[in-house]
Amino acid sequence: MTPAPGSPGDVLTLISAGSATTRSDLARLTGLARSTVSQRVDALIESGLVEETESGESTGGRPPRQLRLHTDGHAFAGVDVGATHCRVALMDISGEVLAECEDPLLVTEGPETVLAHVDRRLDLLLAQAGRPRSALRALGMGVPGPVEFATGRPNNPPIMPGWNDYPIPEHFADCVVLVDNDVNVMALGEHRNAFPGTSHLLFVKVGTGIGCGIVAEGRLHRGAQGSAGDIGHIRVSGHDDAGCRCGNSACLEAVAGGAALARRLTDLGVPAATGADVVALVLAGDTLALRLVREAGRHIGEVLAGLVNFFNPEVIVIGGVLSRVHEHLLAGIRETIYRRSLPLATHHLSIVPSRTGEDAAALGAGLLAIEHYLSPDNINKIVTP
Amino acid sequence: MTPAPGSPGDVLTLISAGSATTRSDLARLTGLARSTVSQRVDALIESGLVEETESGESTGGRPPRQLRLHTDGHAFAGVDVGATHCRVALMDISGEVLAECEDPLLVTEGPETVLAHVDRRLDLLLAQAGRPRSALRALGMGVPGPVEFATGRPNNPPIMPGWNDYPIPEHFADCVVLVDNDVNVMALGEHRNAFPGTSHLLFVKVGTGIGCGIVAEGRLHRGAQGSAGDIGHIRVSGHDDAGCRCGNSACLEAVAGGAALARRLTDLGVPAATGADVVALVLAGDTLALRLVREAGRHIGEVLAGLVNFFNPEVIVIGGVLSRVHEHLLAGIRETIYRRSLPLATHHLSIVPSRTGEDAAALGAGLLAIEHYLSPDNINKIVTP
DNA sequence: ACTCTTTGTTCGATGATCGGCGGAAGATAT
DNA sequence: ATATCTTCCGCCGATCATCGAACAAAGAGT
Repeated sequence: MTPAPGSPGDVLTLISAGSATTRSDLARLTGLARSTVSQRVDALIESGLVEETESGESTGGRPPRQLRLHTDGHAFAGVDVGATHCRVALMDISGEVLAECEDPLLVTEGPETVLAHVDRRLDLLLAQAGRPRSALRALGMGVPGPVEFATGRPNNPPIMPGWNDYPIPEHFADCVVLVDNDVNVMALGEHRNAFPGTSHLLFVKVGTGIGCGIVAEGRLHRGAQGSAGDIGHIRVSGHDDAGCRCGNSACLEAVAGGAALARRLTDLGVPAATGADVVALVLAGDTLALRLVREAGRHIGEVLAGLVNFFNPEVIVIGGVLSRVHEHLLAGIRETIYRRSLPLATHHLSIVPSRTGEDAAALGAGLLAIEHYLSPDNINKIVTP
Repeated sequence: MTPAPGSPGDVLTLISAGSATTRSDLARLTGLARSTVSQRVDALIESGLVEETESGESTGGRPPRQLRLHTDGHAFAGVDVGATHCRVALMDISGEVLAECEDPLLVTEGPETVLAHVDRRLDLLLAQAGRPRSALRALGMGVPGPVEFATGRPNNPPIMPGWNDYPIPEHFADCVVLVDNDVNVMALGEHRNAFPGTSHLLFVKVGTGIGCGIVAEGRLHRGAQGSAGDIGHIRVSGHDDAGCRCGNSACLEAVAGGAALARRLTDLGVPAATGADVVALVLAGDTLALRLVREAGRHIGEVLAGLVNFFNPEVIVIGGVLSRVHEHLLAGIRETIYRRSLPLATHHLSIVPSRTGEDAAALGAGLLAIEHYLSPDNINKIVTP
């Protein structure tokens, strides 16, 4: 009936996405003959990528044998290198987290120090999960700055001294390494974890600075130089006095970033050094801090309103430290977006706080690695070697 | 050597893109055996999609037989429905224009009138080109408002009374019809005609209003509701007094659109009704009009600077009526973008006037139709029926 | 215990693809 | 002019993936 699509590797994609859990599902979805499906599934089981579990529910006939990704024998790592912390997650091929850790660590220590730390943590986590180092198939990493994705080299990152053009992948010898901007991997983690099915999503990180990860057609949009999503230096109106570290004035980050809010609070007599301090003040009931956060929301909303018109996403997710007080931040953001964006674009738009939280970056980095490993190209190399 | 990609229909894609002009090219590019390539090419010739031309240059051995799309027997139409004009282009399958016409026509006349006009012009052009109506394979159309692309129905278009939700494709019985926003098809036309090879491109139309077509990964980005690229109502700073027809104030369109410029010129004692009048004044050497255009460029640049940070395109193309005085418009745009965007994003960014001109919309609409017809899915249906 | 339904496997048939061989057609050397 | 080399292209038997029918397995319903 169907004109038989079903490219090789397609079968695995359907299993890993959870769209198909039995052989007959696969036959129906791919249009391939049942015998062909069985043969391919056998090859996948043979190569250790898929396993059979106990039989499922019968629907009146012989109960189907359930299929799922074989989660033993492989391991994948997601690394979240932040400005002041480093989180490493060990995941199995289905995306489940096997073990995880977080340590304070300054990215300014430089690549050798940081990557050596990652390496030690990897060994630790692998030991915890009871898997040998050789099980590690791929590693994804998010770093706080722009990256040339194809080569895994940071591209003039402002807050990562010593990392410029450093070939991060070479540090991990027998393992595929994918490096991306931290906001991108957060967007990926949030999308895959909380909003699969959504085609166009924006993830906005409101921390010390402000950045944005873009998911278009379900895939990350990185732009021509890999610098897409850098919305922290978009101009907001009415704040020409706010100077920014980039040399311009009225940048969103200089008006509504965590660092800017802390500075303004300090100026107004309420001492605060970081975005986290601002959050703490809000949670403690400080009305001045609360007002500033809500106002920051309006400024972020002003920029996002423009991007909603331009990009027309289905979902905007707000993450980062400031999202811990998301009720107040979101109020300002929503208010402005619904006022300044076109009705057609906002009609089905959801604006929500992060559902994945602290884990989004490490998770997303791991998923970057897993999805690369499971990509049709790569699978064709692995199965029947 | 290569792991043999080469899906069916891939061969035709390579020929139509001009990437391969001989059988050996195809063998090399697809990784298929020479004999297989020959067999597939034969099938394509059989079905009338490809033809052989005279032998090409020898490189020391037997000269290869050239292959190209067979341009007889098929026809495709690109229709550009503007606010006050209607242009129809008849193209062959290679994208070459066979015949073309433009007439003044008000879109406010409503769908029946406009589409009947299109129908008459199609017959005329087909006669000019000496092809029967049955040769028409697909038709693309750009209209001045938002469209639900999947169904070809305008979606609450502000300047197209009577068109809302009208099922345009049903008007053309035996022919695939694709309808999209006019700025989108202009972006497509400009990209395919002048900037193939570019992955990420923005096409900005500066006319009565201001809109933007987005090409990402070489394909049109339409967004969740098909309203992506509507940048005319993004806020610009310092113009809270400029009211916009959308109900808000300080919209880009209300500050820098052709209609707004004409109104301001009139207010300042220089009568002008439309963007075209403003252009005429500039060309006549009116310094006030010139200053306004340059200032409009700065405002457009302010918005584009934000979008450059967000989207990180390789090329920005400026089109629309106002681009006829692009030296002045571009000066303001470039000035602001290079001042307000991040160096990483602007380093390899080109900002150029439209190279395709008046024809971009009809051309892009036709290409939309042709590319749909040549898509692998569709080809598999056509060849060996 | 019997039949029905659904699932999964086995196996011969089919068709696409491969790769080698040889002929075609021109360039280059003799 | 003749011979040789290179490249291109069609032919043909071998190979491999896929298909579909038949059969076996496993449970539900009667």
